Amino acid sequence: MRAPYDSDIAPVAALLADRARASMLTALLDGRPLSAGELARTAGVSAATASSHLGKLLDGDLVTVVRQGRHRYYRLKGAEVAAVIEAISRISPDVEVRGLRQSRQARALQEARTCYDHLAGRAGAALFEAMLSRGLLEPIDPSYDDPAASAYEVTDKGERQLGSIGLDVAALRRARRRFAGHCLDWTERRPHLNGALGAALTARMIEDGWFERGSARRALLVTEKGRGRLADVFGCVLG
Amino acid sequence: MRAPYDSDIAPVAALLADRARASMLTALLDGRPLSAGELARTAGVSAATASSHLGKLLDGDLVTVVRQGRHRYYRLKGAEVAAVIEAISRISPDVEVRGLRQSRQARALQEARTCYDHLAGRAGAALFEAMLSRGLLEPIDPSYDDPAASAYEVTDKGERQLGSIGLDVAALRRARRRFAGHCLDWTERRPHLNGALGAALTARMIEDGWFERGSARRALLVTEKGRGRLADVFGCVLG
DNA sequence: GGCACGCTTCGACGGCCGTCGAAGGATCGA
DNA sequence: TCGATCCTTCGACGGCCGTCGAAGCGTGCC
Repeated sequence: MRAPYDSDIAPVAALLADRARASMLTALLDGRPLSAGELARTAGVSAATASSHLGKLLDGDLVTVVRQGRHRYYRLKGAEVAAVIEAISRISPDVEVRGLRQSRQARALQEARTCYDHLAGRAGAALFEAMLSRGLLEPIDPSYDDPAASAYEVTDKGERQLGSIGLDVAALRRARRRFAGHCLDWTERRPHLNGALGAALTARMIEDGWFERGSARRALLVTEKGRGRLADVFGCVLG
Repeated sequence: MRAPYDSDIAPVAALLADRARASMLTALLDGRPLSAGELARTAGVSAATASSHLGKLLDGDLVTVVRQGRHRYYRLKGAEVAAVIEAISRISPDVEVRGLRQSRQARALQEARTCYDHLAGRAGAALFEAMLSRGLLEPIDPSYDDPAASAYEVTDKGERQLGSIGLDVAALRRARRRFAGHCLDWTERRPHLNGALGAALTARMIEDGWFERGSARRALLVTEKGRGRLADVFGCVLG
């Protein structure tokens, strides 16, 4: 019994039929947005080629894009797209068992990672929430519609607290870069701290041994010291 | 969270990325096997092109093939293949509403149709079963593994019964063609009568107005008369 | 303003693949 | 044995598409 109408599946299938595009889509499977450059590296092609591919995926409504500064972050368009990729994977030969290394890396990335130059992942979101609820940080314009417009201010209490770990907030205010805003963290669907403040705080924490750089590109690992200090200084408890 | 291993989905997707192959696979979605020629017509390509496509689908393990006489019947390899096609359909634009005409035809084909030159479909399977259970037909070699080797004999009772509707069974025995065997009917997953006997019986029933040829290629429609005669002569009741 | 960086557009190259007619093989019926 | 039917193989043609370097554009940082 055939359905009363058929779909033209060939054009969509053609988008999946290229190795480079297939790698990109597979990399996006977990829902985390990736920049065009990261996708190019994942697929092993030049930026020009990747751009062409991403344009086609956009036209085909398989991905969406969000501009954030100089970057463009791509995501799968929806669960139905992911379902297609998984269905095809089921009847495709496995290419290589990469062992536990990658899956452990993936889990680490969820826990903590850098987003451009500041802390993201579960730890980033938790720290941001803690700073707000402790009154170290105050929203000026917590616009969720346009994260680029968001703005925050450090309270007096916050300035003292941040000073205690070696951060010169006053100097950061004088920086040309936006002082403090938020990014939406797509894994967590929660915002994390951004801007000059976010970058400086992250750099300070790494410098001071709260986090260590992992083997994966953007991975960070919370140390025992970091876990304690985050709780003490910010009232931030990680799962 | 990414799976510990990935699949190479591009080659499979490439098989779906051609319009002709996509039509063929969609036509096979309901599980009914179709011959290479039927698939060529469905896709609107030449026999040569269709053969090339079917070879690729075979290599890619998306379909299986069964030889039956001069025909080669293709089927989807499994439910997982069907799942892929349906998943892609869900994110592909609908192409055209073909109205009720085609779906009514599909239903008619399920009810009764010709298989090469003899009766198939639900009616064919029902008739075959009735002839066996009434003792008009006797299995000599009811081999299900190899339908081509199957063989049946008409009993004395059967010969009288068939004679009563104008069939000369003795003459059919002298024909060079195989006397009686069975085909597996893929829609019904039940066998139906084959060979010289099957063809002659079918021709006689059409000639006598038990069935009428439908608009679709191989469709047959049971008439009221046919319904009554099938019950009277063979004890065969159609749903 | 100047530089660095990320991304896109352009143009050109190369290769893969869908298409068909003609010919060949297999099967069946007369 | 012969012709008809179904299907495959072969060879040739044509077009589409992935690829990259170079150049252009926008953004952010100093």
